[in-house]
Amino acid sequence: MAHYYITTPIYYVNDAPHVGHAYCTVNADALARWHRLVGDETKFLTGTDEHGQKVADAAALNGVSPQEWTDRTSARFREAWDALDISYDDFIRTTEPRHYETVQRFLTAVYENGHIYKDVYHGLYCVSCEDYYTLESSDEGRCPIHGRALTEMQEENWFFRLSAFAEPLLRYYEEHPDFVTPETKRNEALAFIRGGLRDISITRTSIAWGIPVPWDDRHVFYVWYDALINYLTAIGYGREDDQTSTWWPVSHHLVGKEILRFHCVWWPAMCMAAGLDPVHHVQVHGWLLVGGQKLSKTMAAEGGVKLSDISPVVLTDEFGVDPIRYYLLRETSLGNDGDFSHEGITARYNTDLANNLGNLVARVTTIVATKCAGVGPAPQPGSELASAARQAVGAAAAAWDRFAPHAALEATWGLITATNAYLEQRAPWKMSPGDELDAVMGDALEAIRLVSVLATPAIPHVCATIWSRIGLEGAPGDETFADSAQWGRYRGVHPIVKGEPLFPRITVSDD
RNA sequence: GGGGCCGUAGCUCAGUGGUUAGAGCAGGGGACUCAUAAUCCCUGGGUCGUGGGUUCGAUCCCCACCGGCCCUACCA
Repeated sequence: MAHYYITTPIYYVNDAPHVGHAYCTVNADALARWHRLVGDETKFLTGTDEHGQKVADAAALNGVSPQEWTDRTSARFREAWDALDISYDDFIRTTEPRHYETVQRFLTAVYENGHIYKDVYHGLYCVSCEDYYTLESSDEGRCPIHGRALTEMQEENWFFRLSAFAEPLLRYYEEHPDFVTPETKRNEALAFIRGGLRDISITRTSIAWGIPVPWDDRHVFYVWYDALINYLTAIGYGREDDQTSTWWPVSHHLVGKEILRFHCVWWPAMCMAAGLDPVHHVQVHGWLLVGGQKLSKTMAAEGGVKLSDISPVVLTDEFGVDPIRYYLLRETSLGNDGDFSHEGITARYNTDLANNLGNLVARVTTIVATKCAGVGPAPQPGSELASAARQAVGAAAAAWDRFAPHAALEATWGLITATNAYLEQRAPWKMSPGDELDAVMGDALEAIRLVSVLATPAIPHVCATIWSRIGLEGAPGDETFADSAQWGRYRGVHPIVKGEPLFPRITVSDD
């Protein structure tokens, strides 16, 4: 049996969950659901990143311990994911004991392999940011954010010898052409590596809220170095090694483009340094832009959309879980930036969900309920719809496999369109009850069944509802895809239920 | 300063190894009435950002420029 391990980044607890987080998480969820559907043993990991000075500061500001603070803020992400029906198998928090253990094991291995050394970090420090800048990233020696002069500081740190891994990384990229997708992002990573790699400081003495360095307890690891390792924590690295070898390295990380460096350069180098194969695939996605702008606190401060207005919970309350999932998956191709807007959601909702899918189910169930004695008839083996169905099934499956949910849904909707056209052409509403009518309606029901199967990774609730409305037992994912995707499997067992509209149209008032 | 991405029909975006550039939505016309004023059919000459270059020929290759954006070492 194939194993499929997919991860999202772990989200920084100081951020409030917003559509950007939801975008990544919903995509990972749909992909995980797809792989469960085809019968892969699947593990889907998400979680929260909880260390660092900013978290400690926020906790202090709120008068609680860092642990209490992260307990609270981490929970907001779980609530958001519950609202979006995210089927994660594991939710990792970097403050968990298992993570401390794996991080210490992993970095001890890197240390013992001679890739970590002690040096003095010289840097330009901004007191307001409490952070270092390089001369290049500064604004002529001034903080790019605060504009105040940076002060020369130095701190004794442990360094990771990233510079030693440029060649191995280039070789790895060469030998694994699909390591990073899409290709433009792969090129970016390669350009960065070719531009030369500097060693990176991976510990701090000035911060307490972090994972202690096992061989030097005055230091804690800097957040990013412990954060990346979460992917291994969840599969038992250093604790249950048989689990690790089951899920690694044939794994997939889904990450936003802004953290490409960490995942496509540092992380594979860190794995190599620990004597571990790097992950096999990093899928980079773009951003959802609102009014052409990145989602950020600054955007909110500038009077645009409030982040709280586009929190996952607010959106699912307004539009429903499946419509939001559908929109996030369908509107943008993974890898490119996309637009996010209420108008966009409404348009997708009304056209794709209400007019095409919802209306198809409504017209078919009505006819079957009134003219076919209530129970759905069987499809015809040689139906002309069967070829459209086979095409949709093939295209959708291929798209899901290549991390293209938008294309998978596009292909699926092709079958919906073909079915609507088929009904127009046959006009079953003009037919008297009998074999001819039954044949047409059986075909339409079969197409709807297939659509339910193909779309279930994206919109599981609605697909299950449709499944029962067309008189089937169980749910679309009960059978393995290889069987359920075959034309001709529909057999009505229960009477067809007309039911309320699946997606009542949204009317927009223009005020 | 350095590195990179993007700029294709009103809108959102595909696309190619260089020859006749596509889809959805919106718009226009028609058909139908089972259905959620839904559906189906027909309808797309847009300098493929600008200016050069390479070439028999470039939207796709090279250079420059303009515009939008990202990274530059803790924002999906």
